[in-house]
Amino acid sequence: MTDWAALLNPEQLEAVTAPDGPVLVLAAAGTGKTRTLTHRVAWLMEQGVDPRDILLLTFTNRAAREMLERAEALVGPAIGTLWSGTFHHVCHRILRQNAREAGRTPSFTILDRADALSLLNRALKEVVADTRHFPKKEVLASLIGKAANTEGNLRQLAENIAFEEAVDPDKVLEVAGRYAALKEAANALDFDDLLTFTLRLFREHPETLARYAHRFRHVLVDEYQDTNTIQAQLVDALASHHRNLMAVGDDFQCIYSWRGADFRNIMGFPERWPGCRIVKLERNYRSAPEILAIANATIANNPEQFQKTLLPTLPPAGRKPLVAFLRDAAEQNQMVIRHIQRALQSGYRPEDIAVLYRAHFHAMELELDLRRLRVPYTLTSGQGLFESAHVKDAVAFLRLCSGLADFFSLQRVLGLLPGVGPKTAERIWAQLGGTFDPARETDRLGLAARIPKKAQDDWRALDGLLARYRDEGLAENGNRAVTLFLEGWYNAYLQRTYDNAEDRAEDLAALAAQFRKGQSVPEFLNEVALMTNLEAENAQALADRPGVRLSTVHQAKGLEWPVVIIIWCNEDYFPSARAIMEDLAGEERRLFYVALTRAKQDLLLCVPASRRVPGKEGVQYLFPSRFIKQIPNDLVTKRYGLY
DNA sequence: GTTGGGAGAATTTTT
DNA sequence: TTCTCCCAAC
Repeated sequence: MTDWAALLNPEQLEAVTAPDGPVLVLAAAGTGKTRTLTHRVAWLMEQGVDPRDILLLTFTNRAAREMLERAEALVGPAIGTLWSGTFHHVCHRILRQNAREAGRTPSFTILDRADALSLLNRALKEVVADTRHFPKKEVLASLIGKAANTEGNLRQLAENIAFEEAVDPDKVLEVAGRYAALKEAANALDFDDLLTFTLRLFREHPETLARYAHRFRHVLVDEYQDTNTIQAQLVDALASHHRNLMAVGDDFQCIYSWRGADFRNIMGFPERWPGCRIVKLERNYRSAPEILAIANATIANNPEQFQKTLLPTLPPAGRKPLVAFLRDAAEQNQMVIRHIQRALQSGYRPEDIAVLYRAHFHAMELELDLRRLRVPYTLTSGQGLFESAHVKDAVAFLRLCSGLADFFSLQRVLGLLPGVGPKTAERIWAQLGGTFDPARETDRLGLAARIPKKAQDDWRALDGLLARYRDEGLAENGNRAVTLFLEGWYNAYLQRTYDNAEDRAEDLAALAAQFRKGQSVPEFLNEVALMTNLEAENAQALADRPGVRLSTVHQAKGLEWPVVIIIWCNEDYFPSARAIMEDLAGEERRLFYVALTRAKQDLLLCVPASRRVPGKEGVQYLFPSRFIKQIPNDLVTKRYGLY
């Protein structure tokens, strides 16, 4: 028997060993949230619960993986049979098992953001004659997505938005309807559909829901504050039979409301689950008291939150967080670099240091200077590996190879050929009868016969690769399949098309490395749309890439560093201009709070006074962020100019 | 129908 | 600065 009391503090212990029934764990930043969840899994297993009957839901791929790794360290390989993953992953899995009831065939495709946008654009052009006087596809997408994620009324949302020109809400509805029809015709689902279709499946087929609800004796949810209406209902449904639900979250850290997340879900939990046990984790094991003090002061300005206070457990660091007022971006960069160098001199490693910012492009200037001065750094860019054109090309080709071709992948591959564009691809797909499987000789001959003359040579090469894929059994060797595509044809295409062909070829090598041991190509293809750039950085790769970490605050959630530097603490930057316009300062403050609480010992906040606007004359003058001004004077050290 | 050039816009956060 | 859209020439 494990001595749980020796491993955990009293509140953690209470949560971990809670008896059956609903439990809400309010876990402030750095209070051992992940530790509590993973120990809960281990404790349940020690009580004799089969891991196959446990469902563990997270929001990001990284959190899912970390959770699994840490639980495995506790209980060993038996953990492999636990159901765990992001909401999207788990819904995806359920939908594959019940595709027909949900209104698709089992081989349905998941549209990533770009595919979804282009399909929506098509719907838009079909419905609206003059698209110049109509919201653009991105705006429509966010409108439709918001309606889906909040179960909101699209018509009302469209009416409420103050467009410069009058927009007919009926037209918006019509576009949305057309978009849904196109997805159905293509046997495809977008990200939001994964959630909404699963919920609808549960509602329309109670017997299907019952199968899962009976199976999952325990449901555990991480980051509950970030659930949207749909996700909260999915959780409620899945836990409805055994009523063993543990939701862990921190309303202070709800930073995804643009995706429909509503921290009121966590506030409403006790009403939806009457008699639930509530455990508060407030003892912080991460940050020095000086850092917790400004975090507490910052969040106190959000009146609508559950007030709770981070209690320090670490000894004082001996210095307050530093706020540096700088002249401009150049001086800010100098400050950052000097601070990094000082930290390195006092014994920190580059990996102990992170620079955080609100939006990816805020890091551009700093990146140049770091490179120039040869300070090692790693940056997770906004453009994900799986969103880049060349990686999508390779993935599309793998779809053709493995008989999982859909319209999108065929169009993508054919579009690479000279003289073939969207229309030709569409025509060929129709002539093939909306299916293509290279295992059937007739399909391959039929496709080859329809390729225009100009593209025949290229197609012969690709067709040869299709044959080799089959003959060499590459369905079980995705790594080799990608390499073959690159070397057999695509590299030549890259070189005649792009000036950065080498970089792109390297990305394909990275793609090839993504195949896990024993993972077949079809398995990989099923989930590839749900992978993100962070997925590309598995824990090992991250540890192997040393250097100062540059990251957005969103991507830094759940992580920690001894030294944290936050740049561009200015109005219109942090909080962002858009958030101010849309009156989302509360959310931005929570985001700022997340940024502050990443720091363990040393925190630097940079406030430049101006910025050169790229491409324009002169400078833009900046005001210090309201979040800086609201910090009580005695909690920070202020400095004007460089060290 | 495709492709390339050129002008123009824009640039949050994630599954 | 990089992507995106639009238009005109093959």
